[in-house]
Amino acid sequence: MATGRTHRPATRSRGIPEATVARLPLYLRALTALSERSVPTVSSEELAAAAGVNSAKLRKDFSYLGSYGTRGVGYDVEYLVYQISRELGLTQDWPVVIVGIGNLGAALANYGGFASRGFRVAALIDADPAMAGKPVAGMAVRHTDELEKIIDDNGVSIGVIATPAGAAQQVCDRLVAAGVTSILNFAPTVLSVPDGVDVRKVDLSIELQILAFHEQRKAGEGAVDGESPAEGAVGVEGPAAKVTKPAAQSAEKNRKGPDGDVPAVMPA
Amino acid sequence: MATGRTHRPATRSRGIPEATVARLPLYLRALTALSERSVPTVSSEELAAAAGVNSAKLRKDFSYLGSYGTRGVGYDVEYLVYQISRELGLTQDWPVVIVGIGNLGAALANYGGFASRGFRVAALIDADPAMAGKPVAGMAVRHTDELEKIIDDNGVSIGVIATPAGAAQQVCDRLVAAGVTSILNFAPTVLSVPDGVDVRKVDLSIELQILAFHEQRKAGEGAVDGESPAEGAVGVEGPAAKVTKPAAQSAEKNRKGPDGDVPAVMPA
DNA sequence: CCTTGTGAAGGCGTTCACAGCT
DNA sequence: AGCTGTGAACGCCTTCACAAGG
Repeated sequence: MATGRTHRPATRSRGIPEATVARLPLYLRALTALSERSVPTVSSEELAAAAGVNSAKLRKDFSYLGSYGTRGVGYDVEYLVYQISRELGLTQDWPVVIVGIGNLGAALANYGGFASRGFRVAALIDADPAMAGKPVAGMAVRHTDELEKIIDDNGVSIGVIATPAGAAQQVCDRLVAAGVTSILNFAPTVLSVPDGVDVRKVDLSIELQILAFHEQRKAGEGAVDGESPAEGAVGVEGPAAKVTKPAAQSAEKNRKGPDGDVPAVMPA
Repeated sequence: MATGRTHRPATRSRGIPEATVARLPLYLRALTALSERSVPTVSSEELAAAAGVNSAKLRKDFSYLGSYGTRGVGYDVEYLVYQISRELGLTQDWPVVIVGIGNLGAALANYGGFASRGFRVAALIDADPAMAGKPVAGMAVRHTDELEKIIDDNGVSIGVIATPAGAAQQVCDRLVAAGVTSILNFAPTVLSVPDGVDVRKVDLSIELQILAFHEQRKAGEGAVDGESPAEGAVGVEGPAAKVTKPAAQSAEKNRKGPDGDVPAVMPA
């Protein structure tokens, strides 16, 4: 339909699993910290603890990259830093543009973590003429009119969208038309892009909502009505964990609206 | 060990799968948009398109919540908005504190998506005495010394950490000690927390690194050496897709460092 | 007809546990 | 003896495809 969603049926690629790719930056960060402390080698156990994953997973992840460890010893920190950097494509320089220089865009522009890892902010772009020329993070903001030229001149292939939701799709289209093939989207919108363009989304309020879900469960602890007094503890990093807690409506699973209207008050 | 990681062996909870919980906010947003346009009902197909997922997944997700649709018709928008809101715990008010009012913290404080969904920013907290009292997002910044009191007075159970990496664990410990049980962490650090505390992480630079990985693959298109000319296109939303592209070192999988040293230059 | 709700199948990712090197 | 690398088992999530119900 309207959206340009793809599907790519797995492609059996001789490649690295997506879940592994998503963890490589984590390992890299932990390794960089070790490197700065001049630690020469680490075991999978130590590195896993530093990265916040379990060691079996880490070893499996590394096994997709090749055999970079030494049995009985561990991994050479510097060597691994390089291998992971190379795998992620961080040994080359990636010019990026940030579009939408509001609070968030400015925060991103100032964020050290970008520049430190092969990413170079080629330009800050905003639609507000009043912003044009103003310095943000030591850089003059450029106007949206120049977007295509900036991308072309700098060979930008990665764009960051930090505009309001309403402008995001339009900006996205222009970025794509100008040659950008990877987009990091901070606007709360579903972007549609043609095949070949990669979109990742960071949504601040979604994360909070997920927390609220779990928080809600913690609150109703053994209150509602018994099932088992069991657990109720969480304690996780990434995808967060499950919680016990009988859902207030679990006993009778199926039931349409008790009265069909749209409630206006909170549940007791 | 040092870290407070847990494991919770699945708990067979009569609950909603984590993957589903993570998508509920997406559905909610799409539904809210429909609601504002006074659309009375949607089919799973339409709603799925608006949320950027496929319809089978959406129906399966909703089936965990109960039978809220009407066969042959679809879902009642208003009713579904309420049900999902309730499930996520958004029908109640969640006071949150934001700690670390730098660029990012200020951006978060100004972010409309928070306030609009049951989240209320109870306080902005910063360690810099010079910041104390300064207005950000129409609110006077409070000093870290007051952290415990603020949390206690407002019954805050959700905290947002937007401090530099070095301060994050310390802030986290204080938040937890003061009674916070859910933390959204923007600092690039692995936080360790006791059981029962939920941590979610948002890492700006990790997302970019994942994009760079895929971007790198696109660049080396059919260059290296043939396998199948096949695809090479991506085009995804969340977890990003796979790409074909024969890895430059795939033929001979295992091989230690070609010469053992730590390379200082980029690969040709 | 229509669209939901859901068993069943399949795929992916994680974890286990041990074989294989150093 | 120690730690990596990995086949195999397991569990979660997604997808399919159709029965159930409007």
